[in-house]
Amino acid sequence: MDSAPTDDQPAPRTARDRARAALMRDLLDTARRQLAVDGAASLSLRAVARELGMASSAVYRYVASRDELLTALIIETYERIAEVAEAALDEARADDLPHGHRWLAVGRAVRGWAHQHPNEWALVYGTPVAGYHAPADTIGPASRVAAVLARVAVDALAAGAAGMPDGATPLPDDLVEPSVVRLFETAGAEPGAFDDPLVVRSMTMWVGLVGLVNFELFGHLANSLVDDDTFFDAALAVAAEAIGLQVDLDLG
Amino acid sequence: MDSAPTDDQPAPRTARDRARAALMRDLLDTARRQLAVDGAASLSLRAVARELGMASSAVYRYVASRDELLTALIIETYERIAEVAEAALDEARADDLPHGHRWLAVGRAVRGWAHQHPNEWALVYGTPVAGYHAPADTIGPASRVAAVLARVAVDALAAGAAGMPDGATPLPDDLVEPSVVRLFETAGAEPGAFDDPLVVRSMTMWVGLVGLVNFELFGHLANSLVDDDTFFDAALAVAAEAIGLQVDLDLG
DNA sequence: TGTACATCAGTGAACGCGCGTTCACTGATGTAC
DNA sequence: TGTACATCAGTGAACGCGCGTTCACTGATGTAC
Repeated sequence: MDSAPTDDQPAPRTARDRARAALMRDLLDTARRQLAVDGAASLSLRAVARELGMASSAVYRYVASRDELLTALIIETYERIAEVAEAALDEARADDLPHGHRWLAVGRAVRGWAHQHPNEWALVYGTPVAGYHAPADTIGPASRVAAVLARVAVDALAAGAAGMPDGATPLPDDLVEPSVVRLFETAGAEPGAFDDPLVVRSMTMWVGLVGLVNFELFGHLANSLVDDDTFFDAALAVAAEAIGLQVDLDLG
Repeated sequence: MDSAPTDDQPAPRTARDRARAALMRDLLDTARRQLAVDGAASLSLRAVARELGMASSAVYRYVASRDELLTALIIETYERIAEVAEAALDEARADDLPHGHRWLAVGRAVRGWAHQHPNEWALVYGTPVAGYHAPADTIGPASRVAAVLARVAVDALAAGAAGMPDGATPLPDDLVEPSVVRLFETAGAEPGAFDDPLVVRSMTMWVGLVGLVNFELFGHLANSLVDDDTFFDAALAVAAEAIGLQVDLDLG
């Protein structure tokens, strides 16, 4: 929780180490604050250094390049979103909400975070920053978010609240990589419980959620809706039908 | 087709007018080419001027600011996507394809264009350019694209190929603005045929399509899929179930 | 048809700005004996 | 515990770059008589 963000550093022994770790945190926090205000495209090392009151060259003691800073921010952002989603699911489970409402709770939490942090959301789920190419380190944190949705689907299926919907369009087999099926098994699925069609259906829920949040955030629903919040819930309910999961919107 | 892009100019009378119109086209084409290569964030008036072989100040005879150039490009881009979608629908109708396949055809056409022009796609459906705020002129062209999807839904409903699916989650009324319902009526719907729940369901198809294309384009499906094209079709088929529209994927 | 004037496309220099990154350096902190 | 040396955080100047926008100007094109 309060350890190094990008990778595990040796535990701080000396005063120097502690100062370094503290400044690294400051640096990331400052960068994130600027990102939140101006967006990823205009995030600049010089501006961060300025706000920290240090020479622009000094940040290079902490970060090898602007790209590396972006990577660190991206990883942290995935982790924050994952935490929000996990917390929502944990609470929904603790309250023993119906499975449809667990999905709704996770979706709302993710959306809420996105609305509070639009530029940080866009950093990970919007247009990639020009010239930046994500290293492999971002894959893990990214799939941690997706794993929450997998857990919702797995739970619902196990409880009999979800499954192939009646009259479901037959979908091909051999569509997704084994790693994705494994994600569902890690989330608690019985081996064999999720075949490709069901995985694809679950994925459409996740893709739909992200797409919907982007659609809202990027302004494509402006002037179309009487009530954005209710529309969001309704759209989530429709998305959930992909795996036959019913959302009772009257529960609020 | 070869008229002015932003608004209707008086027909070119003099040589000067013709030269002006031609250079305006060159300017937009050049800007678009640079946009296609570098992305919207790094589109610069100076670079465009350079490629056109003119002084950077000269472009201000054609465009009042960088923002105005972006607006012109955005409008044109919506229109190109709309043309592609309309052409796909027209062809599908001419071939008398089943309604599920018309949806698939439109979706594939839109996706194909997006993959060929990722930066142009991102200009309109990705993260908005920092500091840019879209004027009202972009609303019309944007809804021209959405109108194609409305037409698909309207046709399918009229033909009895779509409607409220069995066991559909009840959705609230009074969710969408009258202008949206009117969009469906303009697309040929009988008055009253589309109530709010059905409109919302149709909208999720459109939002899902855009979201799915973004998800792919922004790299979030990397290493998850054995076959991106087939997954895309499958996801479209799932989206279509929102209005009970069946897509037979075996038809290819 | 020819002339006087108005329009306007395009120039080139300038303003003022910000950026990422490198490099030789100083001075404080840490380590080994 | 004290000293000699190594490590490393932070400095400040510099390199080389690109950007949007303004402004006074020249010279070609168009218009009215």
